[in-house]
Amino acid sequence: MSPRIGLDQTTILMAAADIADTQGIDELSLAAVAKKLNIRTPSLYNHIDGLPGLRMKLSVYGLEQLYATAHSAVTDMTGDDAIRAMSAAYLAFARARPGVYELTLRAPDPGHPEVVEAGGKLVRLLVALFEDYNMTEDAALHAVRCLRSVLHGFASLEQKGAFGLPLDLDVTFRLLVDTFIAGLQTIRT
Amino acid sequence: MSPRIGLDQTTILMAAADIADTQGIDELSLAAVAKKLNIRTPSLYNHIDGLPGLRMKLSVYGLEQLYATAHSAVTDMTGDDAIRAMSAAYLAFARARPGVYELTLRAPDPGHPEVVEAGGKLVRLLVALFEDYNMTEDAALHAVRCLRSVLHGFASLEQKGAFGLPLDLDVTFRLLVDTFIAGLQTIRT
DNA sequence: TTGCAAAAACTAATATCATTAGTTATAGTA
DNA sequence: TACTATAACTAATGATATTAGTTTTTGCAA
Repeated sequence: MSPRIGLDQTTILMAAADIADTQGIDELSLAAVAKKLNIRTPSLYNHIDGLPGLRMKLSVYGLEQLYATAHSAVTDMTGDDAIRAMSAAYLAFARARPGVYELTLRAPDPGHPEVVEAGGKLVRLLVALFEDYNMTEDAALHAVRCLRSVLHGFASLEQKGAFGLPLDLDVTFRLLVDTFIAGLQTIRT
Repeated sequence: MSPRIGLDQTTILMAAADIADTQGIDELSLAAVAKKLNIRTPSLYNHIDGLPGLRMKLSVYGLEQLYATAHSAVTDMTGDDAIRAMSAAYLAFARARPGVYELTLRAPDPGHPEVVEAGGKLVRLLVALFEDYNMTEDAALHAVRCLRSVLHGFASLEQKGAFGLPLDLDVTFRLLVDTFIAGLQTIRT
């Protein structure tokens, strides 16, 4: 009496996300997921396309989650406030779901339609942030790249434990965002 | 007639670095290194402490190389010029040695003495950049964290192919560094 | 010069993982 | 009620890291 236990892709993704968040991205294996779900490894193949497929789905899941939290954070906000709210939401997500966040940027094939679509939504949300700043279209796109660099750089270094000194990380992050906002007028043409 | 071929740790590290740079960090395995050197996998254990040991040594190697190129880039420079030179050297290294650069921040144990020492040298070089700006000591340390975030964020996203739009990356990077420099006065106290 | 000890490179063996092929039993449908 | 699709399984294969134990060479000491 083993077939039809009720396994589905969402269950698998949630288990995998939990492993990635708590044990680290390198510990995410099909064997670990199967063990957590009390099933045998090959059973996973009925719902996902191997380990690369699982990682791809997790990337999409993470991008959608990040979009959702960022979107609700910036609604009804404009200008510097919106940038600050976006930044706070971004970092909060990266901190709450370190494994999922990292997977977000490590899709096996970044060109996969689902990943491109999910990432595109997030980028469009970011582009909208700069509509209040009277920039040319290209300048806004450069600004988006800059903001993404700032946010990802901090989140990534913090996550890797690369900030060793005993100095308040939240203070650094606030200064980082303020510095970006203050310097933003540099990007115009 | 097999013992004493003349293998040593440096030879192994160079082969591993080349694999990481050309094939990607996920393709770096002891099997791949052994194949490239025409030896058997277990022979590597006479010179390195398994795959984690190899990755740790590569982290240190990368940090030292990055320090060397950054150091020579900023000598005799001060202020904004020094920050710009440092930024250019950092990105150039990340681009030239993508695998080694990535390993730099992914040491199996970031607390290992050798990694801490090599990373510390680099951080001290960065701290020196802000001596020209009349900041408090803490402010300078925050500034270093901000600059690292900016540089790593851009280098990392570029490397992962996360900047999809057809917009000149060098222009974005110049704007990013200029924005940081322009906003720097925000960090004072 | 000769002999010995350290160690380099090896073969063999084990364990873990991803993946595929093929089997069985269940759930939904005709 | 019977049949088909398929979920979950067992078995098997191949890649990898790692350890144990063997052989041979190098370098040093008597």
